[in-house]
Amino acid sequence: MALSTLIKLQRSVNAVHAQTLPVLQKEFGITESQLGVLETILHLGPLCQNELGQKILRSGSNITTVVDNLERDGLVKRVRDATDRRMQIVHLTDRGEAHIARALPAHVARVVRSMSVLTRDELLELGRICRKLGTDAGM
Amino acid sequence: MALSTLIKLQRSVNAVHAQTLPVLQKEFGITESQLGVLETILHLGPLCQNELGQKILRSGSNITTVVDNLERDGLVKRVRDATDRRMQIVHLTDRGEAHIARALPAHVARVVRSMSVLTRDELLELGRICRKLGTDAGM
DNA sequence: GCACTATACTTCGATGTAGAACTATCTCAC
DNA sequence: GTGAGATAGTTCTACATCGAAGTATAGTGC
Repeated sequence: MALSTLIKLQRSVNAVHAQTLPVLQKEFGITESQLGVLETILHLGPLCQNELGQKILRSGSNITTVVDNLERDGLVKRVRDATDRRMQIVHLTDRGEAHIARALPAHVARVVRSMSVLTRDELLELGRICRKLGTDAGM
Repeated sequence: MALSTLIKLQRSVNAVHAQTLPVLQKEFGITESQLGVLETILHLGPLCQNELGQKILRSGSNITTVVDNLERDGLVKRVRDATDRRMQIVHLTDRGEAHIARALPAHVARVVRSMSVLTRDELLELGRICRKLGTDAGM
């Protein structure tokens, strides 16, 4: 039964993604990971890549790739930290900040709409169970 | 609130995957998608790639890639359908069948263990809500 | 039978993703 | 200060993933 529940879990995430990510790509030209990076910097300020990886739960090499693409598109800028020269601090450019400020509300609205098939109680219960599973998942 | 619930949903799936997929890769040398293909054929018999894509919810081009890798590793075999020569019927090889027959129970056991932090009632409720979301997700 | 359309698959280009090996830098113990 | 070990990032290789464009085959209407 655990297995079929996991499959339902995956399909529900896929279903919401299918309703939200293609639009994000088409209207704003950014992927889910890029959104994660931009959003994190918007809310927390410039961060080094290592911290970004911890926030959005991705490997270091992946952050390098995603930031490469964002930098190429002129949405972020790497700045070598003066006091610890190992670190690359990732800043939003003006264009990046304007872009995420427009994309984020539209994206959130789509997520909310997509999940509006659930009642408020179901949302709360779903969040509670998933938090438990996400925190403690086996062993 | 929908957004934070979605994040918890994603993190819970990630947590279970982190407990199960690296082991699948290390012990049996197969990825999640490869498992999906092998398992589907094991249970339903040989299928064409189009049907496989519908079963595991992947694009046609992705199925081509995954089956390419499985064929290279000698776990499946493509057979051109005699009556409709557009189709490639994907069969398990003897080695592929033996491999999935060993890998699957080990994987399922890990999923069950990983999700055992939830009670039976929580599993049922999680499955119910996710099914609703996965079926009806927005618009 | 032929053109048109639909379907199955492959190819191509782009992105995400991870782990391993590597480089550069920092820190700590001495 | 110097050397050992830790840490941040990049590079490399491999796989997953999609959409768009292209090829081959099938089916349909006339």
